[in-house]
Amino acid sequence: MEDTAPVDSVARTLDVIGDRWTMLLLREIFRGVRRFEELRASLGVARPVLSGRLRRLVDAGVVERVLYQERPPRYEYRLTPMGVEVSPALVALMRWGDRWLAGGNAATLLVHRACGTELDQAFWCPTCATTFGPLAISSRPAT
Amino acid sequence: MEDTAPVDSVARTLDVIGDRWTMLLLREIFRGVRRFEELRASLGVARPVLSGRLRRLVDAGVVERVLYQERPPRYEYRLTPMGVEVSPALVALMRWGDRWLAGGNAATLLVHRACGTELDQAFWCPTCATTFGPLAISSRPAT
DNA sequence: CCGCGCAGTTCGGAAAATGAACTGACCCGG
DNA sequence: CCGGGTCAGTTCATTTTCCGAACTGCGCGG
Repeated sequence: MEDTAPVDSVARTLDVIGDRWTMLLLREIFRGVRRFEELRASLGVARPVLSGRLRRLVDAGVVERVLYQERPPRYEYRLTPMGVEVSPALVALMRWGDRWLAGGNAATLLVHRACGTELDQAFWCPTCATTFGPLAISSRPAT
Repeated sequence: MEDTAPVDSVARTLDVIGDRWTMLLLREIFRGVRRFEELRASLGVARPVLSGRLRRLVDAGVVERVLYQERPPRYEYRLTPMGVEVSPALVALMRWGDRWLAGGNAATLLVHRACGTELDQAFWCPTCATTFGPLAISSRPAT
């Protein structure tokens, strides 16, 4: 007993965040929508679905439920650091949709906060100090 | 009639590739598993599900169905360029799982083909010529 | 005290996933 | 030429899951 995972990381990830509503939900929280009723309205999702998805995300530690008002108790949902790091996946999905399903027309631009330039998402080789695309990837089982 | 998309790219993307089996299926094809029976066995998925997912991916243009043997006709499934470009999303999911669900233990390493170095996935600013993480992203509606 | 807003839960019907069995074309051994 | 095996699916019946409409609970404002 030691290292945690014989099983596959993609499958485990999908068990936590791998469904349509969960992904959209996370994207919405990224945008700053945090409250139950706002989330429901902006996604058009059924309440029980939203409720269930939020619970799972909270249990998994991806979002946290924060009291923003006592009496009556009202909660909002915020991304934990674990949640914030879902963004590369969300960005990848968005860019793929922009390129292949929207004919290259992005509805939302993502920019580097520091300078306002539109950002790129890429693979980066620390040795070569270059970026590269999917075709230059190779894989190898871990030791 | 003009630009294609009032709707959201993430949602459209999820309609095409946003479910568990579809994602796992694409990952498997990336690994080089291409035939129906191999895919079924390596994922443990029920035949009708596999059959349905493959059909949708073919219809969407993400994979293509290629005859690899006549008599009896036998087909295999290959990624189109559109399919190859799903990899950033898959990589993002895998890395997130490695980091947050497997305690940092990756089962598979992804490396830069040219030099064998383990790759990083990052956001890249063409102006600043630097890589950066999720916290340095900002968003803006397209013009 | 009546209506409203918010954050959910309960409940019945519709849609999906599942495993087992079947089809159909072909190859091979006896 | 007959039986068994492979591969790529389809059909079918059953269970599981998802979803939407309606309801609850709590406090506020008038």
